[in-house]
Amino acid sequence: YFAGLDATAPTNSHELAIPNDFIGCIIGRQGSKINEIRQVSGAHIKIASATDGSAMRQVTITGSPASISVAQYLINALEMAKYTMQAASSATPVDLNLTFSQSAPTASTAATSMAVLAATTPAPTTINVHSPSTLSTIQNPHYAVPISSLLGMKALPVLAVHPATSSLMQGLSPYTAKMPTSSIKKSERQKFAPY
DNA sequence: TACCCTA
Repeated sequence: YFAGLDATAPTNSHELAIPNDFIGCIIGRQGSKINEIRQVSGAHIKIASATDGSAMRQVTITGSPASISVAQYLINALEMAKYTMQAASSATPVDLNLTFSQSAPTASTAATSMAVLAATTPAPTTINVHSPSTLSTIQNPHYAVPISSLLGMKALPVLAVHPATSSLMQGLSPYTAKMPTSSIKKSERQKFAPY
């Protein structure tokens, strides 16, 4: 008997709208990125066809809460990476300089996106990390795929923010141990030091 | 800049 397996691994679904400009980088070439997200998260991800009159693509994520959380995070991270790239390339420093005239624009932009990501990540209360099924899911071999290659950037400080993904990092510990910890620059560490 | 997957 696998009593309680279905009860502790409910199938939820979450829908979100992604702008057409961002959906490309989320899907990737021949769907490489979205397929990797599907494999890593273990969630069913449905991306609707382009809707006329709307600049959005409807994305439906289905699976266990943990799977949805991982998929959601990866999509958000890719979207944020795209957003920060656009923000960095756009040479229009606007009202932010009024409040932070002394700080560098790039630093404030990065810190803001971190805060945005932390705010947009789903509520931690929906995920019961201590349930046995969730733990076995996290220790699934699928999670051995290095996520950093997916994101194409060093997102380790952001990963630490998300509770679900921080427990995910336990499963990734053999990989994170091999990762150069010194890649976190001192300037970034100063950025997040509250004192 | 765009990447167009799976169902």
